[in-house]
Amino acid sequence: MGCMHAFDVLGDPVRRQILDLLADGERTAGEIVAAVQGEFGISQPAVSRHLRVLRESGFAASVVHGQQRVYELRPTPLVEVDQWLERYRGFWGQRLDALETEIRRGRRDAGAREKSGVNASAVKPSEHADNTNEA
Amino acid sequence: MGCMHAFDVLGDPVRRQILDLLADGERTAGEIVAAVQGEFGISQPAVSRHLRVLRESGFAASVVHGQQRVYELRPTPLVEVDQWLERYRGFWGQRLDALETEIRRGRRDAGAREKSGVNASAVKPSEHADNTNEA
DNA sequence: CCATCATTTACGCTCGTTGTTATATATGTC
DNA sequence: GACATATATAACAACGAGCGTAAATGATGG
Repeated sequence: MGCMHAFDVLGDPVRRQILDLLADGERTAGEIVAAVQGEFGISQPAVSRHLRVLRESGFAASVVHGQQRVYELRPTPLVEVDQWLERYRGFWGQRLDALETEIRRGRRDAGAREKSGVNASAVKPSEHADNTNEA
Repeated sequence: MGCMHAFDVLGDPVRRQILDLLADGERTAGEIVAAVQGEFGISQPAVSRHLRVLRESGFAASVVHGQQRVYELRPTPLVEVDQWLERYRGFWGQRLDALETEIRRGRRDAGAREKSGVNASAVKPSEHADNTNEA
């Protein structure tokens, strides 16, 4: 059934939007459906299935209130993601000098080219565009 | 082609293992292939494509050294994940009291049931298994 | 009890990702 | 130049995620 890793769950933009909503507080399923439909234009059952994934993976929990279901965010999987990051957190202190400040102020275009010679993203259509630098 | 979100990239266990390797330092493509094959038993081209995904998404960069390619970890996307978490980080301080300590020591079974009545994962096959609590 | 609203499930479809096999591109060696 | 090593790409098959439509379940109100 639904044995998804936390990152698989977070891979879907609809689910990220739902989590974003829930970060502001509890939401009824109807509110979530409305918000997601406004952004992605998918059907209500599709949203419901995303809610189910979020429930089964522990990111959210629902509570029946009258004829509505109220969803709330649950911290556990997010904490696990944070723990996973821990291993790399020490790492980026090394080579993030001036670069970090630039990123921290909102420059989130996947960081393709900085000033360093090492090129991360390849695939220029014309050439074969290797990322071969730094001797 | 491959316009994947950072979380899509991290969703694959092979790619997570590669990142784990690179966190310890630079690795040649051959070393990565050997390690991944030992763990997952997939072919060399399959590993190479994962490396390509990691390159294109900015998680790794390669450098030609002789006839080998040396891969290194790049911090930018990991920093972005960290920034994404920032929005939720303030949140789990609220309801993570004693629960956090328990999680922090390695209890990572998706956090289905704690002591609270709110049930996260539903779908018990027999009943209809609602998560109905808290009046 | 029946109408109505809200949510979930079942099914069929499409599309992207992942894998394998075969081939291409470098680079180093003789 | 011929050949071996190292790595990347191409072509193709297959599995699974995600969607929509349609039907079912559950709750509230008359």
